[in-house]
Amino acid sequence: MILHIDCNNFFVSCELVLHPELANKPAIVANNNESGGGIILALNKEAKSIGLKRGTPMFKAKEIMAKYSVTVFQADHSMYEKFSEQVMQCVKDLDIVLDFTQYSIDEFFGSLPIDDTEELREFVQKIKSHINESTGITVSCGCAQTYTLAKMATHYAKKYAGYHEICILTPDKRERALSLLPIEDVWGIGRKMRDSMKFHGIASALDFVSCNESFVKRNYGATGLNTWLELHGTPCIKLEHPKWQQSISQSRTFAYMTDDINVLTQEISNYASACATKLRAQNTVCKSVMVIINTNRHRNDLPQYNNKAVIKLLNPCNDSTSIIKAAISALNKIYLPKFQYKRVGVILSDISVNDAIQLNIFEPVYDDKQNKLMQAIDSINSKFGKEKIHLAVQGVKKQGKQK
DNA sequence: TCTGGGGTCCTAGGACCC
DNA sequence: TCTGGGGTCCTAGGACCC
Repeated sequence: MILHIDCNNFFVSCELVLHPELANKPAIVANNNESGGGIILALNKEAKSIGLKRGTPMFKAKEIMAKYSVTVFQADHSMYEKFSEQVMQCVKDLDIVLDFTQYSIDEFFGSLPIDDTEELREFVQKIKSHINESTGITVSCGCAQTYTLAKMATHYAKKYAGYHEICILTPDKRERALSLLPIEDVWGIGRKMRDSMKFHGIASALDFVSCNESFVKRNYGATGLNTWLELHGTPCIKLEHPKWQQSISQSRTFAYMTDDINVLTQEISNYASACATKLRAQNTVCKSVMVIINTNRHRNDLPQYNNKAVIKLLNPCNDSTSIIKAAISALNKIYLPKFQYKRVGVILSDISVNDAIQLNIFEPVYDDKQNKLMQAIDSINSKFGKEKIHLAVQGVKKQGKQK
């Protein structure tokens, strides 16, 4: 059986492990974009019960948060990563789960070679308790024949208190479980497919499973067919991650708007530098550097402009200098002075492992000095904090508020 | 005051070749 | 320069995920 583990209200749970005195009081985690104008990323059940929802902009939630004295944490992703690693490790230490894999920061899959339902339940309970004792995090667990069905089981484990956060979905219960699940709650069915399915009269997961295979393939492609097969109990999703990330990006929505090319250049340089650091950390190089720029999409009264440009590097590389240079030149290709920009970003792609570089014979090989310099910078920054050393174009300090 | 950020995979269509 | 089919590769954008 496939086992799916989902950490409950993960970001908030991590915060509350560190602040036990706030347990049982409403708390949320919000992303921080300087202005305090972000959105709600995670909530505990007390915060949900007073009507707050994930994705709500902070300014819309202010009143209700003040009324109920909701604690607001600023998202600290590196701290959540550490909790995630702890969960991963403590399950591995138990040595019960096969192929235990991290799917996202708060979700894991594995398999348990156990057929007896009661025995299975005992093992899952043991894993769940062990995670809670080792990390302070509570999790919900689902077991079924495929990844998609296991996700569905976890959905029920969370939804119905009677399950006590563990749902073992045996084949004999599959049909009933499918019939009670709205199609949009199926893993792999997003907005677009949902709308198309509603149009075709498909309302539940069971309705979808009852469609014939060629209809599914024709209308919903390979992805839709995979989901259909998985819901039938036929495993076909693969989870293996590539050895390294295929794209690395950083982007920010500013608290302000700006048309100042110098500000944008500085921001872009910082993002490019951060991306290059990540690129080096996984011992890879990239060939494409893309820059995106956006105006404020919520301001219908202002002219809108969204664009992007890609610079192809002649030689794949990972040194900050070249990547920043490429990013700036991409920015200059698309920057138009008459717009107010709200968000910019850098995306590195065409990533490959560092020792398989195909050098362009017409370009001088970037020299070893550059490599050594980058290594020195990474090493100092990792010891003394991010961006203690940086290149001049990144600017001396973070851009403050602009009009 | 004013709505996030970081990923992966699939596919249609264009470029190019024979 | 046009005719034309078929194959492969590449890429941009769509859709989905947490």
